[in-house]
Amino acid sequence: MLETSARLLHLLSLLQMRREWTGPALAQRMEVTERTVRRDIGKLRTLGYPISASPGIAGGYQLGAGAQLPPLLLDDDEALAVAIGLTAVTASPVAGVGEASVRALTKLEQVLPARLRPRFSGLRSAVTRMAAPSTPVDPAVLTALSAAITERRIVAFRYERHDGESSRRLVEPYRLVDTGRRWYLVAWDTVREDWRTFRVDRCRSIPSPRARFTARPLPATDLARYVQKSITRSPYSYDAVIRLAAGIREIEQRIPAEIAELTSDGPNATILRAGFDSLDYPLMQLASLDVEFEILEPEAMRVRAAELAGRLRRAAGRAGTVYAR
Amino acid sequence: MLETSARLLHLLSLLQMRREWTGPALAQRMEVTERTVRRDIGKLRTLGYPISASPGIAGGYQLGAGAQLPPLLLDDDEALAVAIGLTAVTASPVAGVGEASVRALTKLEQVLPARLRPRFSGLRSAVTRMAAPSTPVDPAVLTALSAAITERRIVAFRYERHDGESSRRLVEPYRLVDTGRRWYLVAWDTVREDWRTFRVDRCRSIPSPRARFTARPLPATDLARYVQKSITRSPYSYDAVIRLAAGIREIEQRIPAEIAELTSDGPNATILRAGFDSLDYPLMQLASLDVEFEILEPEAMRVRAAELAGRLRRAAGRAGTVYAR
DNA sequence: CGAACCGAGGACAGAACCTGTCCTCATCGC
DNA sequence: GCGATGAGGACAGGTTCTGTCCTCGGTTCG
Repeated sequence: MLETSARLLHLLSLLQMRREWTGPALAQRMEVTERTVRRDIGKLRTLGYPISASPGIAGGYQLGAGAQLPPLLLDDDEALAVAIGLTAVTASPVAGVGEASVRALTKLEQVLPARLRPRFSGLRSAVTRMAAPSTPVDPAVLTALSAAITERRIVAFRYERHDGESSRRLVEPYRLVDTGRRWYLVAWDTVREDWRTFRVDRCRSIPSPRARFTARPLPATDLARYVQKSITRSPYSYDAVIRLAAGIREIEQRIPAEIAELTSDGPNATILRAGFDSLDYPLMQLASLDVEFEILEPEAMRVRAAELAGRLRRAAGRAGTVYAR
Repeated sequence: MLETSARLLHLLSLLQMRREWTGPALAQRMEVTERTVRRDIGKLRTLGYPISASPGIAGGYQLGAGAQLPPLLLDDDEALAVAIGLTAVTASPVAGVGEASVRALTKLEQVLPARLRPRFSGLRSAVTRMAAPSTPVDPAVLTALSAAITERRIVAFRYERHDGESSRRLVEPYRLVDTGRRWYLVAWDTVREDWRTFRVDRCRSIPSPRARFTARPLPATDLARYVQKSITRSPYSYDAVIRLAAGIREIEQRIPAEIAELTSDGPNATILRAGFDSLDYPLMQLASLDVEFEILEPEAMRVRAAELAGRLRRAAGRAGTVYAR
């Protein structure tokens, strides 16, 4: 029964919109008998969605957290918010949800109504540019690759090698791997006839889908490790060591443990070790702490700090002269 | 038929997972006849979901973008990614999707399976601390308020006034308004018996729901404007004017138009006007541009720039001595 | 061009299901 | 205890669904 299925979906959407609904209210809203509402609630329950109910004058039905996520029914604005949120997460990935965020974003992009696209692409650029300091990965490239992977389609894109050479690639994409905060594509290069690992941020064009291909056995079972091995360098561009002039207790409260390794260096000093892809972003975070610090490594960061210091001092103009003396 | 509804949902989920499915494959997967699959596809189509199909050896069904978003069926990791994404968006709101992101997050939190909660709260703190520089709004406070609004429940929380005085509040919450990058709650204060506008970032505890209340007529139809009026000051803490030593063309490419107003000041200079809640974040963004700039207003920003310059110079140590002379 | 594959959809019969109506019972708050 | 709410059994009539035919119209590849 089509009517029934649609009503179940509608019911689910109503229960997601407002926390609590009373049986008669639902019946009126959906133009059926209260008995039918009770039956529909029962159906949803047997489908695994936990709907609790309380009798009495202040009673009603409410959807709770179950074993698995019910289908999310979002309106236009909420869909847009989700899309923007996912874009932000893929642009500067959070440990542990990188690949899933790309999958979800691909899923959503595939079904996003056309009328929302202009708003989405407008906001997307704002988000990615804001998130840019740490990892300049274009989510559009990621979703294009992700779509090609599930469709098993060869993709074509321009790729810039480490030495700056740029060339056109035709590859069979197999997996996206998120190591640290950088994205890699494991693919079979159809021209060179071998497995290659590509850095997604070095793709210089949005990959365009081509002909279908039939799957090959993967070069390794644990692709995450395979990628790690195929990368010789540290996953980060810079490995920094910083000495902060404050106790470890204070620092711990202000720097998430996920980002940096902290070790105590006496009561009033803390050593911070962390990998970064950018010099500016960590420097600005450190400067904002209002704690004196000293860059022990790398040299490039010291140079950059001095550069930024100079620019800020000049930007401060008159007020800066106090310090410039 | 319960079976049928469940199958339709399952079918939708399969179509969201992989771009293309062939009829026989779906039939086998769902253990029904191909004829039934065709009928189910037809049902989904009459429900408004556009499913395109192509005949021939390389054919199959695929779900496209329709007039409205189909129910999103996410797996655990994807749900987590969406939750984290929304948290990031609410913590540092993007113009235009602020309120919707809170609604979506509330919706999701209500049904998020218990086994995902520990992972979620773990990642949440990392995200909010990273996003902190611009707006220290706790998404947990927002979702608590949002839930209370839809449930029509009085909430209790500690609130710190502008002058630093902190007191316990019991209010009927009505609407969350996102002006610029700050959140306000429009509510009826049950003790003072009047409408009040609260800054969400000044809530010093997570609002806890209390008794139900019956809705009052709102103090204004356009609540966004009402909030704007009830705030005397600019929505931002600082209104900055910056002179950048580069042409407007170059600057436009690097600073999103949504964030700042740009005006040309000759071929090699651009005036930037924008509101900020933090001094550090915009300063470091500007410094990272590798364009010389000059702070025209406000004075506080000049002072802060000089402070940061001093700290960075000292952090640079030896390398910094070149500039310190 | 023909073969193989895929989607579209009409017809039919039997079974299964759904809905509304009517009823009784349990629970909660006043 | 009363009113409002949820739970659920029983029943009848009508609708719908499914599987099994079948034909037709495309596409792709050899």
